[in-house]
Amino acid sequence: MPELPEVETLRRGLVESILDKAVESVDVFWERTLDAPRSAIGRVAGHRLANITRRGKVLIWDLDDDLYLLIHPRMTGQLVVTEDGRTLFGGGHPSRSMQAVMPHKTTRAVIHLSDDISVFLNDQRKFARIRIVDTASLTADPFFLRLGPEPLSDAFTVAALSRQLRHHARAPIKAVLLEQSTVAGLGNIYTDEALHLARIYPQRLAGALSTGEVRRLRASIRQVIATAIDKGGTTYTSAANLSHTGERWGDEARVFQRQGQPCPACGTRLERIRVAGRGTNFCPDCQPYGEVGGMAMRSAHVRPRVMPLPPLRSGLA
DNA sequence: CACTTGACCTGTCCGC
DNA sequence: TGCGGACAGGTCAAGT
Repeated sequence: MPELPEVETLRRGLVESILDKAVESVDVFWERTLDAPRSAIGRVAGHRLANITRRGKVLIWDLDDDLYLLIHPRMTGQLVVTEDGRTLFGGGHPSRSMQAVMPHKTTRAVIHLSDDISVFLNDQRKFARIRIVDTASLTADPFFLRLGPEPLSDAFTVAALSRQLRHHARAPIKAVLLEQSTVAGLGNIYTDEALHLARIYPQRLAGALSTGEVRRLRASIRQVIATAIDKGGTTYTSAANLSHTGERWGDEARVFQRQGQPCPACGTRLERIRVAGRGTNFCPDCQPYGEVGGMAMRSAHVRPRVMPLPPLRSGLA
C-alpha cells in the first residue's frame, strides 16, 4: 500500500535508473492491469522516457510526443527494474529480490526498455493499474480533476483544508482525509499518523474541528509526509515493500500497527477501531473522544506531550 | 447530494 | 492439520 512517500521514493529511484530510455514493448499478463484498450500498448513503442513525475499516489511517465504512461500501484503493486536479468532497483526486501527470478508469479506486466532494461510490475492482489493517455485525456480525467493539492505544496493551505472539511462536515475526519480530493496522497497509514500527531480523534466529524485543530492537522500532515520522504519512504524499504510476512515501517510509525503498545507520546495503551471501513490506530488519551460535535474536548495540553520513546514491542499482550 | 458499503483480489492469520 | 472466515486497504460503483 504505497502512499505518497513510497511512490515518491519509487519515482526518485526510477529517475536514477531508467530516465531517457526508450520504450520498446509492453507485455500484459493480467488483462485488467491495463486500464486501456489493448491497442493502446502499440502507441508507446519507440517513445523516449523524457521525465518521471508523480501526482498523489500515481506515477507519471512522460513519454515525449504528448504521451503519458501512468502507473498506480494501489495496494500491492511493486516495480522492479532489471538489466540483463539483474535487479537494478525496487521490489521487495533486497536480500530476496536480488535473487528473485523475473518474471515473478505475481508479475502482471512488463515494460521493456532500451539497453536490455525491463520494468516488472509485480502485484499480488491485481489492483494496480497502468494507463496510457495523452495530455487531453489526462487533464480531462475525473480522477485528476478531483485530486486535491499535494500536501507539501503551497496550494495546501489551512483555508483549502477547511473548505474541504466543511464540504464533508458530517463525515469522520479520517474518511475525509482518505478522500483524495481533500489532499492528494494520504492513505490509511499516514492518515492515522497525522491524526495522532495532531491529537485528533479519527472519528470526530470533519465539520466540528476548531480552527486551531485544522491548523494543527495541516501542519501534522505536512510533517508526517515530509519526514517519510526524507527517510526514503521508510515505510517499506525501497517503496512498495510491505510484505505480509512482517517487514514494516517499525521505528518511524507512532501508531500504525501498534495497537496494544504504549503511545510514544504519553504511554497510554494504543487502541484499534474501525473507521470508514478501515482499521484505525489511535491513542485514546492523546486523541480524546470528546464530544463528536467538538466543544468540551479535554484539553490535550494538560500533560506533557513529549516523552522518551518507549522500546518497540514492550511485551504487552 | 452527502455519506456508507461492497467489489475488486490474494495471502495470511486466527479460531475451531 | 485442515477449513472457514475475517482481515489487509486504494479506488470506484452501487446503495442508503
